[in-house]
Amino acid sequence: MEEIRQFIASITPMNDDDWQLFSSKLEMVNVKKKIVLLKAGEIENYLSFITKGAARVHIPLEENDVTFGFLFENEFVSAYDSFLTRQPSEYQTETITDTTLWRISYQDLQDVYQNTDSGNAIGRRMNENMYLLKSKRELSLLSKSAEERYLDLFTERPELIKQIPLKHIASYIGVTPQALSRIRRRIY
Amino acid sequence: MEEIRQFIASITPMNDDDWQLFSSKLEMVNVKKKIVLLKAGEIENYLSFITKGAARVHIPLEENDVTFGFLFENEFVSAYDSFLTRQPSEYQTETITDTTLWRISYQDLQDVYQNTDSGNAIGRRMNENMYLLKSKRELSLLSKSAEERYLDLFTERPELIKQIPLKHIASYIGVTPQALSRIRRRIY
DNA sequence: CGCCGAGTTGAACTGAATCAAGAAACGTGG
DNA sequence: CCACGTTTCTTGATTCAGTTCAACTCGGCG
Repeated sequence: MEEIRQFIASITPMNDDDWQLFSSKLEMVNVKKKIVLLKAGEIENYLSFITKGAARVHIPLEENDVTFGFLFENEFVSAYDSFLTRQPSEYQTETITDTTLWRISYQDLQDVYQNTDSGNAIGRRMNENMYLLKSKRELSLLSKSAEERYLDLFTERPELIKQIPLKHIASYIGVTPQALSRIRRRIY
Repeated sequence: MEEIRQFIASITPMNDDDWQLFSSKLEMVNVKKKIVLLKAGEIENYLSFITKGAARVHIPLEENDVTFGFLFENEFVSAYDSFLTRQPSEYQTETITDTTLWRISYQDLQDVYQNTDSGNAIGRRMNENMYLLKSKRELSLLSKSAEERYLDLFTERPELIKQIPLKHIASYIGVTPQALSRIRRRIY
């Protein structure tokens, strides 16, 4: 749980009382690898902080699903659109490896927002960061080639390339596994 | 200025004192059409609410620039990445038509966040909405064709198709003007 | 051991980019 | 208000990146 406090402190200070309330709402969950956390079509009820392991957010399709993100230690995993809008999620979330999560429910988070001074400040900062991530992704999708996106991923997250099946990386970059296989060959 | 209060009230209530502080920071600006509000490479210092007119956010390039969004009345225009990070903006913002803006500076907004109860709550909600918009765009870019994106735009914003040059729409959809011209011909 | 999912490779096809040229619309100054 | 020049849009021909379909290899694990 200390990781979470650290993470929050790195965004904005939170006083002890507020931390008390917030942390009382957190629930620890251990999940095996390749387990679906949220099925597409359901409403996301949790925002989960990963303290160990890794997860993936995607839209499952018969052939070649579409991957929206990989999440690792000290990051949040959630079908956050659905969490915010309370509408059925287009996305599915699942673990990649055995994973430990600390999660808070939608209602509990609303309570924290309403009853703490720092909650909204942290929430605002966190949402700003979420925005920045998506914004960067938009830029990448609109103005870079698949090959450039692969190389970017390679430099930003070298560990990811090794741990995660090529087909998932391909679907994150926005191409088929075959195309990524060829891009790879071209590069080396 | 009443539009802005309405807009904020539609997100989350703001008490009179907080509104007093916030509105005292707002500055009205009238700008002619096709005027650059923020040049790419500069640091964005304003978050601007449009009460009349329209604007565009893009990356200017020799041939075919890349468009990230069109903003109309009751929406905010800003190179928001740069505004948040205080780093030089990759994006440029400019008016499309004669436009009236109410803007707040970065420092003034931080003051509002620090000195009001409702500021962070509204900021959080606004940033959630910003996130949702970008998230929707990511989904569209990854899982739809250029033609589908054009048709989506057509149903969501019929007025836009008429008012805005095809080449800007093309660069928003992520294709060249030639390609969009052909998509159009195919459809009708 | 056998099977199955993951990755690779090939061949044919497709949507969009690029290069190029001409037509239409637009706005600005005389 | 017209004439000119510039931008915007269209159309054609060629090229290219990536898709699709298909076959084959490899490695793990049940």
